[in-house]
Amino acid sequence: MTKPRVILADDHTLVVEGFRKLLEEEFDLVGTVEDGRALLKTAPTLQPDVVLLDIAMPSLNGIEAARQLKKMMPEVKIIFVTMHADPAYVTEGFRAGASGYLLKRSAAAELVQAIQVVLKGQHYVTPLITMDLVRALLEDSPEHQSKPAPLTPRQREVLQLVAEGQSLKEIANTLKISVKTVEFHKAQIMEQLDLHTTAELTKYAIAHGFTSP
Amino acid sequence: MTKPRVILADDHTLVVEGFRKLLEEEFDLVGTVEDGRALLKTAPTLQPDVVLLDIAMPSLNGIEAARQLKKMMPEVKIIFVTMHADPAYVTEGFRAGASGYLLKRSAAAELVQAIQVVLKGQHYVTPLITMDLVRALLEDSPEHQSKPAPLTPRQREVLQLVAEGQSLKEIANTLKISVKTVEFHKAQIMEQLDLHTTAELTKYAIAHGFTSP
DNA sequence: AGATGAACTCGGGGAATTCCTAGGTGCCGA
DNA sequence: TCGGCACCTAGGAATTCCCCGAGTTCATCT
Repeated sequence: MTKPRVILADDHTLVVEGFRKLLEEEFDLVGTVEDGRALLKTAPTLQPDVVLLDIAMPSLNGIEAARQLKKMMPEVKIIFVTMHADPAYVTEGFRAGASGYLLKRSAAAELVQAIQVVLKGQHYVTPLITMDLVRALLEDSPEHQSKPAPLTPRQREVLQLVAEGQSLKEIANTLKISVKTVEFHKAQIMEQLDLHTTAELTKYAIAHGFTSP
Repeated sequence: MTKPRVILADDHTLVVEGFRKLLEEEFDLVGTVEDGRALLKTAPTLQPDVVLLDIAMPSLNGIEAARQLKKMMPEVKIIFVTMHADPAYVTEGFRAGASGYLLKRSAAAELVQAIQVVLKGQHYVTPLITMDLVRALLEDSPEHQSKPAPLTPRQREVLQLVAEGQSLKEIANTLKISVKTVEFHKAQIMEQLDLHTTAELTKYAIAHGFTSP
């Protein structure tokens, strides 16, 4: 039998190197990337079975990356490995299509176990987080789209990049679109959220986890 | 020759397990703890040569733990391994008696290198952080207790108003000065703090209590 | 008194951002 | 299959912001 193919997405190089050691016996670590955007770019080529990713990453955060990756490659299993135990993050993570959720303070053995579980089509959540969450989440009527996030994917991308401190020109370059388009998205976001300055926009982004202070 | 004795203090178990693999060849990892309080409790017994510690830890954070540990065991070398690149953290870290400062996104090789450097009595700071910081810090008079923010009153005023979401024109009106003057103050602040966008400025303001998220 | 430096105050000119407007694309229900 | 709608894309004009420099005040030092 061949080893399952794994991609690791985390911007902490030291952590990645450590994880590599933990994974290499059981799995085939076919790639590591430092942010969500790089993940979306390389995943189709590397054809992973499982993707491990952190939530807090520059350029494109883990939640958003998961959402887009799942759309591109629905068969790929996604496991979040992050420091955020906040229920809101867990919820968003599973809504984004994840199959597993670990914390960085989870035991090392959990990592291997989680990968094996999700490969069987099941879900894995670290015991450090109350199971109630997931149960409520999955049993919940499928149309719990109560709040489908007030922003479109493109808007969320632009929001994160603005809040990370990139200029509109830099963002345009990152997204390969015109500066004018970036301007429009930013303006749309601000109008929809009734914000009027970049400072307010940044605060909103921080408060909603698009970037960290 | 015997291996240097190392203690690792980090509340992320997964990360610790990874680090263990990275360290075990070169060093004698005599203990791992999950928070600063446990570190202070076990260090005297384990007699480490070097302590690696995260800043964000429950019960007793890394900065405070370092300060107290250094008082108890002045000969122990302390290296921070954290995700906070914020100059304020770096500053506090060295004031607390650290000899090294790494980021979790530093290269794995840096970890080994940093330990070896500090054991020789030198300082190590990851290149990811500007060296200016440390130099200024160590050359600076030893008695520079708590710098009251490197900004002038006017600058702090402008910073807060910007971060609260006012436009330069509104600020000018509030302070009864020309827009040009407001622009100048803002530019001064950004230059002094090495910030380049309003978003970064806003984050700084939040991180330093000039406004709330 | 004169020199020095820090802090605050603006102008001009060019770059960046915002405002207003509109074309293009993909999806979905009638 | 054909609108309708949500979303992404972008141009021109107006505004705001950024980067250069420069003048004023005031406390401090020689």
